[in-house]
Amino acid sequence: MKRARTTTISPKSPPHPPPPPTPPQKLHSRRVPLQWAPLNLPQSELYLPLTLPTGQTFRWKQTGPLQYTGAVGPHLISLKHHHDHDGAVYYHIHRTPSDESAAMCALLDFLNSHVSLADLWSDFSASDPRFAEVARHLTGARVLRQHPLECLVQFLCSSNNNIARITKMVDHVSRLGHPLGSVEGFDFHQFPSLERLALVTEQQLREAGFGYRAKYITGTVDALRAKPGGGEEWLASLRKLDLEVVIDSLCTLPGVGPKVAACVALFSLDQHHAIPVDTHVWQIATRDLLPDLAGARLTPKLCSRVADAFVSKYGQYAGWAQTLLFIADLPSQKSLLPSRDGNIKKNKPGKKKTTQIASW
DNA sequence: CATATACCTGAGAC
DNA sequence: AGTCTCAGGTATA
Repeated sequence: MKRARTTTISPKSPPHPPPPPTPPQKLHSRRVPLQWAPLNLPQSELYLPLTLPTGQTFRWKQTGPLQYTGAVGPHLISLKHHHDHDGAVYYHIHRTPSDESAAMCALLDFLNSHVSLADLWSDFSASDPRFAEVARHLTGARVLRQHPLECLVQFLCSSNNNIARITKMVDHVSRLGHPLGSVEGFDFHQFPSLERLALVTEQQLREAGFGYRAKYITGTVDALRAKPGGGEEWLASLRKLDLEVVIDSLCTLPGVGPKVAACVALFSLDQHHAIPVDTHVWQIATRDLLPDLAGARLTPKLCSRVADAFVSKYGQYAGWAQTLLFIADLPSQKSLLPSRDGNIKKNKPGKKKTTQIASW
């Protein structure tokens, strides 16, 4: 039978607790089917499995079929596709300190909802047949607009690391923030402020398994706190600056190199033409964009050449194009796509991915 | 500038 | 079981 899913707000409530005489949280009643409201975004403009679990954020959890839950600032929100209505996106606000419309507003901002994916992809497809082919199979992959500090810390954790451990580390840091409740067994927290982050020591992070990234986090937190006016404001101020300045500024922080800087710029600082060039994108680029460089090693200089090539080809929103091409190259997606030579993709024995990046 | 190497950890592949 | 390699990099020499 199909039942609407239920949620509990208090952390760690036993399976069937007798209802307390006076519930601590009266915001939501317990064990009531969630109320879902339409988000006014068709599946073609937002397809959750291609947007939330594909490496932009590690803080959203799958809490049901085509359903994901995460924090947007202080708001705890679930999103899901409706089986009917062409798979349109619906939302449920589990908890918000203000009101529904404020949460909704924050959510639309988080989703960059003012950007029309249809327009973008039509442009990309016009300038690149391969993009057109890929896009036909993978519609609705958006670039998010995350909170800068939250985005930065997540990608500090990502260096030379795998998805499973990154997620674990991000979960650990997140627990420093204000708890927002639990959904389907996952505990959610507001991302900790700079002040909260400053309470944890490098040694504590190392003991928690962060390895050498422990000092990246404490070092960056310290550097941000030293900024006049506060680090969060400093980060936010980067949104109005040019990409080169943004990248250079971010790279002054310990643990932030070109790749992490580009991720933060693209996924949180409105730098829609930032191109995070990692080993993966390097493969894509030398295959499709700069075949001459195939076989070369990725140096900082070549890194910016790749970025330039993407921008030349796709323009002001090149980062959005790059994001889709990146997703298309994920092992979890390749099986859904026709391969270049037209054959059905079978896993190559040579290079195995041990980490499943996303599965659905 | 380009190249090489260390850096933490833990999950797979031999 | 004990190695080895690799994972969406960065900081140094």
